[in-house]
This record gives sequence, C-alpha cells and structure tokens, in this order.
Amino acid sequence: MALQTSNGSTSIRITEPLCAVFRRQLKAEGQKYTPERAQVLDAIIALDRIFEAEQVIEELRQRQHRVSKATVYRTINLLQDAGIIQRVLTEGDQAQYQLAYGESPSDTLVRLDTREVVDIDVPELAAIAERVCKDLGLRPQGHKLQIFAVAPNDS
Amino acid sequence: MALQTSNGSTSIRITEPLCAVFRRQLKAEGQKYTPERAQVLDAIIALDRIFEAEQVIEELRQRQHRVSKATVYRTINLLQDAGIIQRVLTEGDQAQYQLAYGESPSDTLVRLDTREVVDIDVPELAAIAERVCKDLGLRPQGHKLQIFAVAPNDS
DNA sequence: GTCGGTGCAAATGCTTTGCATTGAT
DNA sequence: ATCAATGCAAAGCATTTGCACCGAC
Repeated sequence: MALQTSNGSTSIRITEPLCAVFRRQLKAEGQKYTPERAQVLDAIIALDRIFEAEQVIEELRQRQHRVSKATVYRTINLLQDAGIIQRVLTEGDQAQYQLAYGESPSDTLVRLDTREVVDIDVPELAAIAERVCKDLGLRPQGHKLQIFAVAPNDS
Repeated sequence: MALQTSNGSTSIRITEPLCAVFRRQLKAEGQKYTPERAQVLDAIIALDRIFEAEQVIEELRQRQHRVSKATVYRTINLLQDAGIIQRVLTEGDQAQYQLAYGESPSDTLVRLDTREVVDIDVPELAAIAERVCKDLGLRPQGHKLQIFAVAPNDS
C-alpha cells in the first residue's frame, strides 16, 4: 500500500476509494468513467510503486483486460489532471508516475534496489524553501525532494 | 560561473580547465579531443545553466560553429561518461543536463519563469536524509532537492 | 441522435545509429 | 595508412493524434 506515514503522525486520511475520486473528477469535467479507465486505475493501484506506462500496459495484459495503448496514455494524463497520480522526477527516458492523491507528494524516499517509493514527511522543507527564496528575492512555488536509499546489508 | 561554494568551506578546487579534463578523459579511452567536441563543451560552459541538447545546438549556431546534431548528442554522452556533466532529474520530456564536475549538484533552485538554475546549499539536508533513512532502517544513497520559484512581481 | 471514448495506425519529436567520407597521428 | 570522428539521413522509441466506429444518456 502506498499510503503511509512516518514518525507516528497520521497525516493522511483515506476518505474514499480512488476510483470514486476519479469518477467525481471526470464528472466535473463532463467526462465519463468508463470500464477502460477504471481498469487502468486498478492496474496502477495494483502496481503500487513508481510506474511507467509500459508497466501499466503489461499489468492490464496479465489481467486479460483489453485496453489499447492509446487509452492507457490518455488515462494516465487524465489521472494526472485529476491529481491522482503525478510525474516524478527521473533521470530516465520514460515518464514515471506515482500515486499522489491526498498526500503532499513533494517528498519521497526512493529505494534504488527495489524501486519502491515511500512518501516521507519533512516538515522543515517548507521553511527551507522559503528561506532560500527569500535570500534570492524570489517567490517560492514549491519543491521536490527525493532521498535515495538501499537496504542496509547491500554490498 | 557554475562552480561555487557555501558557508566558507572550500569544498571545490578548480585545478584545471574543464577542456583539459575532457581531453585527459578522452585520451584515457583512446578517443580524440576534436575541435567539434571542444566547441560543444565551450557552448555548454557558456550556457551556464541547466540545458537541453537543443540549446547547445542553438548556441553553436549563434557562434557560427558547424557541428552536426548527431555530434552534439554524441558529445553530450561523452561528457556524461567523463563526469563533466550529468543529467538532472526532470519532469519534462527532454533530457536536461548541468555541469557537474567537482560539485555536488544535488540541490538546485529552478526559476520557473526563466528556467535559470542556481545551485544552492542546504546543509541540513544531509542530516535530514540520514534521519529519514534511519527511521526506515535503510542506508542513505544521496538526495536531490529542487526548489521552484518565480519573480516576486508575477501575477 | 448527440457526444465523448476507443482502437488503430500514422504522426511527432527527441535521440541514436549506419554508412560513406574526412581528418588526425 | 589506419582508426576514429563527422555529417547526413534513416531508424528507433515513447508518446500523441486523426479518424472512423461504438456506446451511453
């Protein structure tokens, strides 16, 4: 499960399933919650990690769900618009995303060995960002932190 | 100038020009330091910010240097291998790079309006990364912070 | 019956590569 | 002379798009 907190403080409340959120957001835009879109979201939730479009397509294949590549890409963009997933910063060539709904998605810990991603809470970062901007006479517009780590017993 | 230090401690020494570094690294691999490669590196140094391949090509055009697109891409890869530039984490579609030789390029401020990038120093981040990893029983492997900002008078 | 959605295939845009030519030691 | 580098054009690859068909209200 992607949702989790650190240091005991429960900063996340699960109020409703993501599919309900997605349906509501689509309705708000006059768009439809189709079976294909539901299947894409389900596949993404099942992946439960940073994912690329190709992995979603593969997951759908394994589930015997016939969703075209084009629809997967289109749905990924819709999910982004809805704030349910978001692109993560990457060095690679392909876009990567993670579930983001309901959390402050700016700070994550990435396990280089397993590719797992954990959202972390770094309360001091907002202040740091503001301080840095102030020093430079700029207006802060957010930040992204990725901390990289591996299992302690590796090589 | 991209090289900079913070809080008084000189962690970076400029021992030799980057072109000399490049030449040495190429020699070590049995490769050649050609005029085209020198021009690409010069253009990158002149850009002095996070750059995309297309910007290098444009800079070379303005300098009336005839270097083919293919050579620019090939040279960018060589510079990466040599550790002189490195890819930065991005949300965009195109690869972006920055000069990396001799610095720890992990913390940057990105101006969303001008795309300028400033290396910043956030000394507390190392401790934060270690604390977070410790909480999760993992071994830290570095971090990347990007702070986003715009001019204060915007909209 | 009107819209939006889907699938397919074609288009797009960044990047890489094959190949003939060129250049340096 | 040899061996690698260059430039060009073509190929590759992830992603987007045009279009005809389909399905839901």
